[in-house]
Amino acid sequence: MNLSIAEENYVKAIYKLQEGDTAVTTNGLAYELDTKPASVTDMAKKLKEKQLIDYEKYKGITLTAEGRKTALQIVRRHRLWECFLVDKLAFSWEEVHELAEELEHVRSEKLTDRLSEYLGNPTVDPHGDPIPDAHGRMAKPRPQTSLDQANAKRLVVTAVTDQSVALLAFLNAKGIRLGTQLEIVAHYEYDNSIEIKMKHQPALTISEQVAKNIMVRPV
Amino acid sequence: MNLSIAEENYVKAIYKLQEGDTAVTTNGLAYELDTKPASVTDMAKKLKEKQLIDYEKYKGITLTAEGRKTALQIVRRHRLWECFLVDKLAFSWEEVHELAEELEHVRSEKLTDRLSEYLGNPTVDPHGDPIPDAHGRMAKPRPQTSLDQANAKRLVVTAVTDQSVALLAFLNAKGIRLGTQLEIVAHYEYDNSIEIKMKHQPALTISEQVAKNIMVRPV
DNA sequence: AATATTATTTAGACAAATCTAAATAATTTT
DNA sequence: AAAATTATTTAGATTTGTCTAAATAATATT
Ligand SMILES: [Mn+2]
Ligand SMILES: [Mn+2]
Ligand SMILES: [Mn+2]
Ligand SMILES: [Mn+2]
Repeated sequence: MNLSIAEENYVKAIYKLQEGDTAVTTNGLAYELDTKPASVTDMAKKLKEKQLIDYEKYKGITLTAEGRKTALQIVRRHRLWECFLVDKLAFSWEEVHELAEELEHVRSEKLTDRLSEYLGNPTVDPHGDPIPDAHGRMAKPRPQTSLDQANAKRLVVTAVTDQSVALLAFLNAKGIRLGTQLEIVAHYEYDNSIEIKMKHQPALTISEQVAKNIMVRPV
Repeated sequence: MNLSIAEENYVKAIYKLQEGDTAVTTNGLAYELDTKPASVTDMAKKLKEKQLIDYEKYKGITLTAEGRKTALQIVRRHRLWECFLVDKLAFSWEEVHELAEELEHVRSEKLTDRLSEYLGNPTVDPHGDPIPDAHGRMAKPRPQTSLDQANAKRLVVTAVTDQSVALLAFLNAKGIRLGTQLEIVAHYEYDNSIEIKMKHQPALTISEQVAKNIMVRPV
């Protein structure tokens, strides 16, 4: 199936928004893609025609098996390019999403597979998100919780859920990255802020909002 | 200036066809871009509006200084990606043009410059074409002639002018690549074919058409 | 149940990039 | 210089992806 860049972006966004079997809404998709609901309705008709989504008027959107497969290929390319930019070209994790958003549309299985191999077949991207393999399979992520819900004291950072430049740059400033080990020193009930301590660093208090977006597991 | 992919492809094609001050013709450009003359006329009006080309009805097309600068940036990206694909991902020289045709449209100076640095700031691409630097300057190529015009006997291959998959695959099969050293053993007047000899190889006769497209200089 | 609000779709428009067919200009041949 | 040929442009359509404004459906509130 030959998809336009716009179609690919829609398929990927639907994949991102579709948790389990919940149908994706017109408005939700419009917001995610920074476009208008009317445009989403138009595109939904096209993607249904191409059998990438199930769609009935007023009933929301879900990917077909074919659509899911397509989405996983795009996600694979996106995350591999992010790895390339960070690992090989020394970009910082907050800079790579935008570039990968374009690079992901170069459709060549050979290129994708060679790139993966060149990078050592990585299984997670620079934000801790899993990378589908050539068959669309992802390693099921090891159990992780958001930092605000963690009960163990000694933790390691495994992913970041909000990947806005603002949060990623904040974490850079505080020296928090994937693999960073930390201990929870205190919970403050007043605003649910959390005091953490990293090795060789003074303790640090982070807001609930930040804590919610840092994924961790016990070390 | 924000250009579409189509506009970038036009600017690059105009740059390629414009030798010195000769204006590029509507038909020539249509042929190069595998499109119709009517489409070229339409685009010429747009590119003139954007001040990337000089264009008057029936008078042909030439790049402005701004257009030339833009073209050189695209060419730079194209050739750097070709280097990446060959040097890092082990693609063969006949496979990379098509992929670079897409990768060249990811517009990021930072990406381009980092890529260049990562590759060791190469000055020629896998086909022997010079790579513009960040300022659009190209090393003036060392003097070279096509193999059918060479008079010295001991030669080294410096570039290939016809970059069709057919010719590049043929040269692969015969073991001829950039840097290959060879001697001219004989010229056959009948069909202007040339017998050449590479070290540790049996002699080999190549057609005039092939010889015309191999650039060499004395070793 | 009626009303208000929100979500979604439809109708109609527009810009970009392309095309075909017809018109016109430039060039070459006779 | 007239006729024939070739090159280029124009006119009018089409496809893709988007938009705004209006209509309709679904949901929430009173
Ligand atoms: Mn994208
Ligand atoms: Mn990512
Ligand atoms: Mn291109
Ligand atoms: Mn090249």
